[in-house]
Amino acid sequence: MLVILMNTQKPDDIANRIEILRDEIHAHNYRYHVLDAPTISDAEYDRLFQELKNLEAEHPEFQSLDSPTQRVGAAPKKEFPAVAHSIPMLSLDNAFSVDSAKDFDKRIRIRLKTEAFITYACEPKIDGLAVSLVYEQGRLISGVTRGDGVSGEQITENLRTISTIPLKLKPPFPDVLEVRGEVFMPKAGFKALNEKNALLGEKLFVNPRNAAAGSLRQLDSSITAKRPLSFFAYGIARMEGFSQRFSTHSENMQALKKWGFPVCAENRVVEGIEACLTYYEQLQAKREQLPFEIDGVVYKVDNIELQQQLGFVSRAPRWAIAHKFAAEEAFSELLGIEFQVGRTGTLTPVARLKPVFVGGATISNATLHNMDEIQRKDVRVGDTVVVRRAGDVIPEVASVVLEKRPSQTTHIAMPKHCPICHSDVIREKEEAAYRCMGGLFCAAQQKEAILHFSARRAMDIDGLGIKIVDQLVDKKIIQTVADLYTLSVEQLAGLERLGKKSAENLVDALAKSKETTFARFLFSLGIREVGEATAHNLANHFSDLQTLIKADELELQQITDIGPIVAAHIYYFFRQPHNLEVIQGLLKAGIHWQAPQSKSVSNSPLFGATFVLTGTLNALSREEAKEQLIALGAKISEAVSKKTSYVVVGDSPGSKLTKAQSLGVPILDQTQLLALLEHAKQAQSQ
DNA sequence: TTGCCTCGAGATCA
DNA sequence: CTCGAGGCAA
Repeated sequence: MLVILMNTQKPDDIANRIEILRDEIHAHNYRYHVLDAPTISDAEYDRLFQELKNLEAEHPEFQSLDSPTQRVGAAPKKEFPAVAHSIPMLSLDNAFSVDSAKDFDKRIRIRLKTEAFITYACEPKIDGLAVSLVYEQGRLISGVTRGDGVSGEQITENLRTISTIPLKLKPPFPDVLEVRGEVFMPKAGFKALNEKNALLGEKLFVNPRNAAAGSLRQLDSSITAKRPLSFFAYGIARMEGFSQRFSTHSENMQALKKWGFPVCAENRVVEGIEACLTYYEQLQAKREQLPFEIDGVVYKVDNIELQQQLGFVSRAPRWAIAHKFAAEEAFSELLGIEFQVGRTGTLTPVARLKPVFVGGATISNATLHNMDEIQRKDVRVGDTVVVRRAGDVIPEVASVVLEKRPSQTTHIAMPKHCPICHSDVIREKEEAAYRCMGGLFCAAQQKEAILHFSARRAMDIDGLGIKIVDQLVDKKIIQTVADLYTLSVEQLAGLERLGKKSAENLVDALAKSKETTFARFLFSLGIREVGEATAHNLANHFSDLQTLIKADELELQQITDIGPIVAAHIYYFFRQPHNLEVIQGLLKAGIHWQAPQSKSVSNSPLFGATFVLTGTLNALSREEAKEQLIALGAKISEAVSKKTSYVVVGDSPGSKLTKAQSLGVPILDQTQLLALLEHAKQAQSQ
């Protein structure tokens, strides 16, 4: 009946009906998923949903991305594009004890010069994945993972399928809103999912967090749609075009609620750190009963003006801290100790444990760091030990259960000779570390050096993993990184799990790697204390390799961030005949790089970057901005495209801003531009 | 450090 | 079907 009626309707009426249905379904979704208080039966809901689906199918011209029907997932993607966050996603400082939580409060009061109680917003720290959601004109247009904090992966399609994430905001809303929050899988959903998977004979997820992470990484969002994911908003990163301003974090959260976001019901606002600690106790007591997993609580200074006064320390705000619950612990047995030989020959003791499930993962290895650590804890092979996941992830042997010590235990001693190459093991004075003196004659060091050389950030040789390197070195086919370039398809194809095709790919990858940069090459050599940053500094300072090789320690120390120790390492490296031989071999194999062009410009971090300016600039004139950018090697372009590196936004920006946001191009305000210019000039002058 | 996903390719069996 | 590599998150 309904359908027949509709077919006779005019397009305007259909569009209206679709709009009404969408709004109604959005509202029911919100009441059901966020408020947990549905006002219609499931059957009625299904009927509305079906009607909308039918209408959309009959009239594809009215299809829209923010329709609730889109939650079922879109077509599989090839990959997730990388997108820069317009505001970095910072991490939180951790407090692992009541004392360090109190220190946090003390620091704040000293900085703010106040004796008064600080008002804190307290929230559970949900164990999930942080994401950033961008809304324009009230519509969800982008959702991005945290990534390294500066840029993450765009997973908008997957996030759309999460029923508690609003696709449309409830008015009145700001023109632009960027919301930060946590995606997680509720305990009940996790259990149900695993029960279903068990029945189907599919793989089980080990914990809710990993299940959530895995679900978001699906290229096919229709799979994500079937996973019981949920979301809590915990902050506003950006808000533009809104009449109201909020002065506290808790008001922000109220506003988020009004716009339709789920906000955790356990959030509280309290006075003073003691009240925070009480909140912590209370939450810990009901941790088991909570429908989702948490690993601590977060305290945030509620007043936004105070937050701004406090500012940031490197990658974390000074005004917030995560107070973690004590790490879960479990008993295990120390089966043995293995000494791992690193790239520089350092011997690290690693505990082999009877596998034990703790903190959401099965632990069978744990580093013991060094011999001092072993002695302090008096760990012996055969002991029963307490194992936990310290900090966030790294497993550690917390202590020994002396009462359970068997009569037969083996003391742990640093071997006198390298377990791999049998060279002498020597402790350098003033150092905790013991080193194998075998240098590059030690197979372990050879392997590590080769793996480092071929790593992505180094020479980027695809397809050369640990298993292949193991075979190549063990069979004495290669010893040094230079030997890599002598490998032939025939030699490689005989190896385990490496057929003709893989061998060809690897030889291709090797050939491709010959074209590189000076900085990459220097980093690849694996000189002690020379990481990516130092390699760049060296490459910028020295015009060619020969000059660097000849440089003495004093000259090396002239370079930024290179002191006497690093200078000595570099100097020593280039005095080893063996190292020079390897370098000769590499150059002979055809490794080459472009000599830096005009030095001052190519030094600039902005070299080759493309900028687009929009809106009125008042920090400096548009001409000045252009001039400075060009002087730093950047290009200015008029139109925003995928190739644009940054869009600089002044007052009352035009459509370029919207374009930039839809393409995920990083956006700078004037302050950020000034900071970037400053930074670039400094880097250039080095 | 572990767990997860994806891809390409090798191994295995029909 | 299984494995290795590579990327990502906490």
